[in-house]
Amino acid sequence: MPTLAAAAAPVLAHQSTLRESNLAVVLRCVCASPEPVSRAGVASATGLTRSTVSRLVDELVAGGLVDEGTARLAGPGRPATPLRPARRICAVGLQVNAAHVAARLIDLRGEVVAESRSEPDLVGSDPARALGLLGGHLAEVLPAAPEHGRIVGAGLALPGVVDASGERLLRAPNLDWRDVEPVAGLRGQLHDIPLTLGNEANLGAHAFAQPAPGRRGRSSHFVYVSGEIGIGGAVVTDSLVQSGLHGFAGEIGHMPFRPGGDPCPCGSDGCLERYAGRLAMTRRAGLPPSTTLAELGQRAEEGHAGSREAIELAAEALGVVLAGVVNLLDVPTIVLGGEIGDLAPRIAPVVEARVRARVMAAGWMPLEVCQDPDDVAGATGGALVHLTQVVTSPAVVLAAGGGEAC
Amino acid sequence: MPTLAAAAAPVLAHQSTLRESNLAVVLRCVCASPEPVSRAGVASATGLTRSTVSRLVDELVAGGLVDEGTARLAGPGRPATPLRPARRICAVGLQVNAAHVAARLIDLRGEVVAESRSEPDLVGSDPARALGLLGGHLAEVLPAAPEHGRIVGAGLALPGVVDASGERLLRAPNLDWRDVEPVAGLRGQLHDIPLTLGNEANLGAHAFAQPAPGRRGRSSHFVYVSGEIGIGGAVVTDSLVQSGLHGFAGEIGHMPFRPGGDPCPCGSDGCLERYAGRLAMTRRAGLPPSTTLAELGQRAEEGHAGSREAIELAAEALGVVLAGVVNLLDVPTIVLGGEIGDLAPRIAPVVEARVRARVMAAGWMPLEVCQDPDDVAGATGGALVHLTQVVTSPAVVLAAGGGEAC
DNA sequence: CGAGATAGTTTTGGGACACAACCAATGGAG
DNA sequence: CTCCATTGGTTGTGTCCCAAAACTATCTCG
Repeated sequence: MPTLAAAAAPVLAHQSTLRESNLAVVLRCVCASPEPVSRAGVASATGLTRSTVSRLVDELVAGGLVDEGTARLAGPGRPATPLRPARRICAVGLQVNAAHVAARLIDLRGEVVAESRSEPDLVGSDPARALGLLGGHLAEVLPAAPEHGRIVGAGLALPGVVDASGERLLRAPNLDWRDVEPVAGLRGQLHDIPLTLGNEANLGAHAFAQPAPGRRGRSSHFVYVSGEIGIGGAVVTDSLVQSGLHGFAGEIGHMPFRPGGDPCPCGSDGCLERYAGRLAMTRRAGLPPSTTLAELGQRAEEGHAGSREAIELAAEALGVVLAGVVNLLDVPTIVLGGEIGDLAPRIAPVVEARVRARVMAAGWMPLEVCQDPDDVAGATGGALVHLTQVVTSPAVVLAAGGGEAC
Repeated sequence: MPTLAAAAAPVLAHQSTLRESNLAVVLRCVCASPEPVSRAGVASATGLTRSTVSRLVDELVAGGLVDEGTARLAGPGRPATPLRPARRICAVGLQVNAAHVAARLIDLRGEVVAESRSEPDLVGSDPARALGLLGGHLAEVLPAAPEHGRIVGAGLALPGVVDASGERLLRAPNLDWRDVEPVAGLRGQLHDIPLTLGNEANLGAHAFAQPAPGRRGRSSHFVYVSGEIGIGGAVVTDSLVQSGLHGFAGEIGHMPFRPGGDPCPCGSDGCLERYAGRLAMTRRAGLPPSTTLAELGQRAEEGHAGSREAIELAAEALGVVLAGVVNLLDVPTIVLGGEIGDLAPRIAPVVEARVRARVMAAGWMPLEVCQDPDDVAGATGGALVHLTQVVTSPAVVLAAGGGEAC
């Protein structure tokens, strides 16, 4: 059946492409399963023959991408050797935003091997100072890498616009940074580990879409709202983050809620961020700007009228804007992440009701508003992007000699 | 360099997959070029060897998907035999909306072989009557298929929500249709040609993204606005229409412009359509609802104050809403299609200025508002979807025996 | 303890592409 | 007009990769 989506451009295929593709199929199958699987299990899951799977798995084991367990999987018939993603393959996730600095080491199983973080106030900070802090956390985390391990990359999540090459931060309004290239500042700790930059919300969304390398999350089509001081966002379709032609996609905080309303530093007015961003909400509630959204929720709980009104207006604004997004993109799930996730138990039902009332196809589709519990989702996503890359193109890692120690 | 987009799931590959993939590569190369190409040209463009290309081309020629010309391509060295997409492969594009009924026959070169159309008023019409009209146009167009030709499919564009299977129209507010299955009504004319349904704006956007099968249009990332009585839309990223999880994506007409404003039959209020849809504009201008947008533009030209105001408000609304879309998705191009395209010369500069003023990354990205000149773009897209499918999976057509006459 | 079942390996075969040598046909230099 | 350089296209050989089937290994169940 012809569909609009079936038109992706094919790529030239050699025979080696075939092997690379099937290596990826096998590795993904191993990674996708939460339980260890056998060679035969991979074969029946993928449709490849047992002999082919065996050869590909041997190659992955030799390259250090897959671990063969010693215990056997019981059951009738010959017991199977369990296969799991290798622990020795790791990636680093880094995050700097106005309130967090964090470093995480995550392995190919998607497990957090080590973590180091702090909560300084970095509004209007000097990039060098922040990167110094980050370097400290990084240095704490790196030694946790397994012996003979290999760190395939590092991903740094930043609350701003990153250029397409993934090397330069163009602008981060809430940090008041412009044109920062963090690679240089971190080279000392990173040695030869490649560092890529990404927008915090985009990376958080990636982590929610694929909570472990090669594994699908609970939703494949969603819009992710990352609320901190401002509001970022990301659109995920078919488990892939839509980052746009230049990588600038996701500025949901600057979609219009009340055009002609509150002026916004972005140059526009009535932006969502002016109603549902932390700064706007605390100001409306009559609380100091350093108040966290969790505290704001607490105050509302206690009956503080200003806080209640601020939260109600924020939920209204989110509902209106997100309904527009759902109408435009047919995404049945809305994920609240970052600090605004802390308000989710309070506002999710309201947002959901508002959205449902304004969505054309609400009668034919499910709708759900949920929370991303990871409070450094950007860092998690930064590591997972590199690990997902390994699952997608295992041949690259194999060729690079998976045996290098770190 | 790891990117967010690189995570697409690989598919099991046999050796036959390899051949199918390379067949598609070769056919796409032939189709993508506006000029005839030689086997050697395909080889150098794709990276395949001349021998491999030769074998694949022979197969495509034998299957009737590619024509070998008799004239020779001049130049130094041995003259080449020119290759072109076969004329005998065709698809039918159909369209029904409130003001148009049309049928088009398009061949694998993307050329319109035959067309038949009428402009009845179908607001609140009986589906059977409209489908009867459509059947008439279809019957006029089918005999134009080349001798021994093969019609690979038919695509019907409708101004409403189509279910995921592409067989049922769930709701078309402007026609006042619900739960219509046009396949049955057209089976008489269609014989065994498979019919798929699609949203008019989605199909129009597809035609703009890929004006001929396998050929890329002037823009790969854009938002398409199809303005008729109401307003539909579509989002295209990387030359692919984003149709959403259930195929409902693109309801840009019901994104919020002034939440709390004009109530909309969709159940919401302040929707874009209430300010930039034809019905809303004519009412505001104080003209009869049957006034076309071209006429409205004419009246404004002549100094009619109501028309001017209506157009200004529509441009304002489009600017605000589209700026939000650009912020969300980082699409540098906005395409005005359908009837609202007739107003493009008048409103495009205003819309562009409004958008530019509200887009965060406007300083780092180009922005352009342009017009889709095709006034039955939905029909064109309906046919192109099927033809694009042939380019993407030529093996399917070859296996089905391309030799069947129609 | 043996039969059945399941896991994994080895062997053989076929399909597809790369490579290289070869044939074909034209334009241009002399 | 002849010859040669140049490019287009074909043919034959080798290599890579997967499928199919036969074979071995090891456990569970009766």
